[in-house]
Amino acid sequence: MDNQDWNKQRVLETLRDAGVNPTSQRVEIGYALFSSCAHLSAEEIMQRVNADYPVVSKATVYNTLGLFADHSLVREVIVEPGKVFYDPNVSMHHHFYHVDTGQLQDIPASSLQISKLPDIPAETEVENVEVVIRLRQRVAH
Amino acid sequence: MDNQDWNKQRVLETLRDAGVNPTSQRVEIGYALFSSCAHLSAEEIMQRVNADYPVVSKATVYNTLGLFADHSLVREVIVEPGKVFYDPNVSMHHHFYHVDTGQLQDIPASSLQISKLPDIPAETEVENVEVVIRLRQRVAH
DNA sequence: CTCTTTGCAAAGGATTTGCAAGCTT
DNA sequence: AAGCTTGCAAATCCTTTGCAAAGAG
Repeated sequence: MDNQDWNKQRVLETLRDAGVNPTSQRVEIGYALFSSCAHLSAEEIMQRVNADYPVVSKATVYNTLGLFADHSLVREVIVEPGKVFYDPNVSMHHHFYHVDTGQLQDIPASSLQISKLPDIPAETEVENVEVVIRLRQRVAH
Repeated sequence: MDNQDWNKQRVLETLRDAGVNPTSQRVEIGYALFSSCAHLSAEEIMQRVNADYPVVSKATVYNTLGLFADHSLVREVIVEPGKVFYDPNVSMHHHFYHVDTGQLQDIPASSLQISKLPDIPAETEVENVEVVIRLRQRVAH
């Protein structure tokens, strides 16, 4: 799902399978997102899509990313106030956050195990479990 | 540290111990924060402090909360873009986040155990480990 | 023709910042 | 006087929204 070659045809099919009408803008945004293995902000995605010439507006980028998130095509990761990262990897995994550089880094699900979960409050269900390990540059001691 | 009776004298000493110059505004903000066992936003803290008459400005609330965070007097919890909660409980614990209501709820450290942590990237050290379990209202199935 | 999608620009909310005035010593 | 602290208002950043025009079936 990740390292395979993404092309726009495949993005189109992915969107359709997820029940998202595959308009050209959505395919472009999906392609920028899926073919990168990075954690991008909305701004960065827009820059990539519009690198050569204007393809999508800011409003469409935000609307589309929200739509993708609703359909579980991306995962929104929030580590700083006012900054959302979009992670094309929606399978179970966690993140390192480098506070000095602002970079996010994946932690494979297998490298972190939660052995005990609390009881879930009545009438609710788990939407997801987010683990973020905040890292800072180590200074000489 | 939590349920004991907080009074302004004790806040003052706490600030001084943490190396924060205990001005009257900072004591008021600290008192509002520590004597509540809730997860408050900057806005809510300002409302509490200024409930009777104006005591602090918005700028000072933000500056002070940032200062407290730098000195580990509060923990910033980020669950939604553009919304920071300030948690007076700085000891190890985790959170439920009720997506429908926007409420944060503590998970005691003892109710959630992480049995395996990933290797930490070179030259870095862990600042903290945040676990947020996102909950939504359960619908009849 | 009707419904969906897009884009622009304006609005919005949370937080930060510049700078002059106020305290403290 | 020197340095830290405060408050106001303006600025900034990211995101959302209103609405009219464009596109699809």
